[in-house]
Amino acid sequence: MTATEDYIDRLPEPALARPTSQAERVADMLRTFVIDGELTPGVRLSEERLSRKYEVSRNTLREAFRLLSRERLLVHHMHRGVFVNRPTSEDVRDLFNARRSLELPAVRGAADAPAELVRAVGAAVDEGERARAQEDWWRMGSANMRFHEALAALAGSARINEFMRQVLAETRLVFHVMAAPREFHDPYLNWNRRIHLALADGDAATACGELTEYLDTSENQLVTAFVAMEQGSRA
Amino acid sequence: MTATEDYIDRLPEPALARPTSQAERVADMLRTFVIDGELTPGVRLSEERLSRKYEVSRNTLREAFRLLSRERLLVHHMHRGVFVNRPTSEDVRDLFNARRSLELPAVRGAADAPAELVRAVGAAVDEGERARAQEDWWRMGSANMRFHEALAALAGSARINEFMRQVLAETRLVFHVMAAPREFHDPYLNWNRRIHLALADGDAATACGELTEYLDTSENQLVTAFVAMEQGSRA
DNA sequence: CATCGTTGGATTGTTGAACAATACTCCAAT
DNA sequence: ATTGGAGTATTGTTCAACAATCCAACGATG
Repeated sequence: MTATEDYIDRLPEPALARPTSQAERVADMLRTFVIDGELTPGVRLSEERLSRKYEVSRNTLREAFRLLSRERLLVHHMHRGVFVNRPTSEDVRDLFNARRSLELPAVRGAADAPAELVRAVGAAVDEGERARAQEDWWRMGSANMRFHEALAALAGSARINEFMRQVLAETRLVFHVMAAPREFHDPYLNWNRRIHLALADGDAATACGELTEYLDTSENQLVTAFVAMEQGSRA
Repeated sequence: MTATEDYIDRLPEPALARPTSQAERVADMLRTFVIDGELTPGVRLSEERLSRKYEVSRNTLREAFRLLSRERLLVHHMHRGVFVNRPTSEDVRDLFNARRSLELPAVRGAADAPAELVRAVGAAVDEGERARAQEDWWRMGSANMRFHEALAALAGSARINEFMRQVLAETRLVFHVMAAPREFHDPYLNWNRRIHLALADGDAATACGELTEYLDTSENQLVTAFVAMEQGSRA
């Protein structure tokens, strides 16, 4: 009962050291493959070959497939196998609608968000600018994702955060479908900076307006590119 | 190439007739069990006994477990088994924060939502009142869930809809933890009616204000009941 | 020529048994 | 009261087998 006994409360939470199952490890690996584009949309994932390659049983692999299907990174077609999800223009529209619902209110209510969360937004912008300086376009895209993740995080809900991560991961797939060039991300970085400045100033209204424009522009650009592509592949 | 050829486009989508795997069927069944409270929070789901009872192999059952774990209805503890999720007061707070993020903006932007979606909100209120007239408290709770689902649906995103369903399902668990009496749902029905009336009037601001109060009140009521219970069980 | 059976091969869906790895219980020892 | 150590029950994972289904190719039919 001495005062030295509650040292335990100050120790880090066990969440980090949590033991992971084989299925989760495989799922984590496949997830990065999909997000990084090593597995491109539309590809079929053979149970037999993957289980042999990564030395897990088919059953374990299938558990991993189930996890990733719920995240919409893979899609399961009965008796045909699992495929890397290939979003359509309809999906793009829905993804942006979801992002509007998540990001705009979070920004609008940023006034009562902890300053730490606002700083995270700025950090993502900084990281993006560093990546641009080094002409690392992939990292720039990642930083952009983190920027929007940080915006949604202003809402202060762990569940919203996770959902947002999922939505952004799916958005990555969209870019993989159409091999987005550098020009696709570049102009948005300055936009991000402006949004963060407005936020740091406490001017949520301006930030919200900028973000609205951002999302509209980005969606338009993507959707038009998409329908053009879809019509092309229909021939 | 005659005009009669595109009759196929007017046929219903194949989504309904989609063949389902055993694992999905088991997952669906377990999901209803959890939501209906036949499986109460905290109970462990034995792989061996369940697989024997429902005549599926352990492997298939585990696939179902993975699906439901991703939905937060079950939680997976390594080498200990899967349990029906038992939300904490912290979870309750987070769930309500998530609902605020989802419902409030949807209501605020209800002006440009299709009238059909607004009607769905009213239908849920009607259903709730019918249930109250028949003193069917369980159906009343379901109608309340559908009401809020309909609110979130005003945002017009399929992904938001699914996420909202998930959040509400988890909220059901909250009620199961504390065997909510009829009095818990009853006063909210009138509140729902007022919100819908304001919506139908096109007065989004009023609806939004009412909903804010609703959520604050409901969260407070639940959280205080929860912390009392948590402290009680700590003894 | 287009459409429709049929057939064979490949892949997934599911099972059951087996074994390893781990957590839990109980009891003894300090 | 805490620690240490069997023993047991349950999960984690693998493997091999078979059933169910899709798919592509072929040929038959009109």
